[in-house]
Amino acid sequence: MAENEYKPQTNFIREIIKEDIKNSKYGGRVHTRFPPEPNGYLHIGHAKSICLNFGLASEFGGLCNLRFDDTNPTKEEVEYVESIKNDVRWLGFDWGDRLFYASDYFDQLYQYAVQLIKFGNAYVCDLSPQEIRDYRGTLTEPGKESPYRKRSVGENLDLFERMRAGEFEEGFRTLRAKIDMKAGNLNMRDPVIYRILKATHHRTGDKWCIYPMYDFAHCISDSIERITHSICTMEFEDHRPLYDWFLDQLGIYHPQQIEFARLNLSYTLLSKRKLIELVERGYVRGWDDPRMPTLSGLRRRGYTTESIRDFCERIGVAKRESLVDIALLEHCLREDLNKRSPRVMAVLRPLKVVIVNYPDDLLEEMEAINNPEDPGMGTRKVPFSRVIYIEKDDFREEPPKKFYRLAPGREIRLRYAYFIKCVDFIKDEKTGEVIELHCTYDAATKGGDAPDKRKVKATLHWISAAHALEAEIRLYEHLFTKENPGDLEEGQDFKVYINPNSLITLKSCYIEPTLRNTEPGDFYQFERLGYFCVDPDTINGKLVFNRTVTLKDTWAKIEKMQKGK
RNA sequence: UGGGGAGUCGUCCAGUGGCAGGACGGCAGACUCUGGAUCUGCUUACAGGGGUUCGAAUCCUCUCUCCCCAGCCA
Repeated sequence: MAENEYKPQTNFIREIIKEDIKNSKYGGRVHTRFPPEPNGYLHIGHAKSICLNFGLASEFGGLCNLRFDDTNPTKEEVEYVESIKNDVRWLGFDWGDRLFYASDYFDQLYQYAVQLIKFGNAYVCDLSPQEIRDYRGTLTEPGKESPYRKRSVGENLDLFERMRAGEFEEGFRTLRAKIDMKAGNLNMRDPVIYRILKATHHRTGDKWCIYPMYDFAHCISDSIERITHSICTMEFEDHRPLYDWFLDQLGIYHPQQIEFARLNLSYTLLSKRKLIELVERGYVRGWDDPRMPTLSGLRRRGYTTESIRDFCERIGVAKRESLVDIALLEHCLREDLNKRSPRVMAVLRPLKVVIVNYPDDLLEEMEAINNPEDPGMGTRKVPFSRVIYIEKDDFREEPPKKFYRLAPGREIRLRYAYFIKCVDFIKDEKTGEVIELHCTYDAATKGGDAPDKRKVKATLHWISAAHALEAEIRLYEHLFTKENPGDLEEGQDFKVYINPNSLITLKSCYIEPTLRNTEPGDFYQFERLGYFCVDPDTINGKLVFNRTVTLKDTWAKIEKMQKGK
């Protein structure tokens, strides 16, 4: 669809892989993996990584595993595992029979730890968390060696076994790699590789009370799975020497790690911690709130997998920190939706219009095109009668410059129907608000064309009052008012930038009767307004729509500029 | 002040010794029964200084700026 004419650009990872294949590194094999921790929902930033890992694998005839890095039972849940699997599938990727968990490797990981101890490369340390911190030194000062660093292999083996057996309390002992307390790279200052956690794991239950740290488990998991290219984000760049160390000490298979910059999106936050906070403190309705940048949120909002994949291709892959304009995501969305969405008419803020010279008892069916971008989608009949609704925004008592729509004395076209001219309007006496229009129609313009070739400047959408379906419509804007809500002043709370207008609910909107049997997941273009989809809250005939994205709106831009003057 | 990484249009990404290019955005116009779509044009960038070279975004060198690292998180 969207990728018809678009030539994907290359990126440095693709070039590395091409080179590796050419040189027969890993025997020309390409095997990647997407390794999420099941402690939250996936967001658009993960989509970038998923598209990269699965995309590269399929491009080069390789494989991509889905592996959960589930080494911290205090934070991980089955709910997250399920949502992640669902989201990856939704994006259109298939891990085949290669669904793995770091917890699958706990026995092996334990054996590797024992091996490290036997080689004299790891020791059981009795320092408290605070002491470990103190001994680590700082960014500019070297650390001090732990007094337990010189324990004998035999003692270490015994202690580690007893850690496993549950003899010690949490925090009282750890297993540490014996590397270099003076290293400039803090990751090499005798990192903890096993800690005591008396927590039930979502997969291994109570089998273990010691759990490997991420750094230890991750690189070995990649090794076990014989991953060729371990693609990860930049912050792991200085963990790479540690991974190299583990793998070299153990003498096991060594994947190649390649780091790239994570995605940042304007007016959006992609920090798991902050997204969790939005959900748990009720700033949004849940992980799938249509304002959330989570894949489940985007899905409910009406984003298509095609548009997200297109976006991930277009943003490219590089190592520098960047802030991608959310307008690009919206562009990809509109481009996809424009080609696929059936057109339909809906009035968000209704203004009653009586066509005074139209027969009281007449009902006509106007033929409307379902999608001008795709004639194959056919036409439909839309009922027309004497009383209709138009959009409040489409009438001005005193039209400003460049306002082409309806105004007293002005003639416009009703889409697929007639030319009408406004001859009178009624105001609410108290508020002064225009509440009803009187118009005349020209019977000769049926269908929307004037035999005398006269032109009108505007075409408006409308709904026949007698046939209108009522619906609730939810309008969304960016969740944050600040372009980069992740960039905060010292001590500032990101929540002060939450957009108070990010959700506006309109309760009495009118839509075409042709949508009577529409169902959650269906999507449409409401002509002149935007793309909308049916929300799962649609039950028992009560229709609820989400505005996925507006159409580009030239008039809104002009009006904003006029007001800005 | 230690270690690691990065600086190219407003934004994102190419270009790796030979005319700085694409996409998004913005602006202007054409067309239009959606102020949509489509089409056309325009706009603007190599962090800075020195050097090598016939020629430097690209190589060397110095400087500046930004990001990451002091979890028994991942």
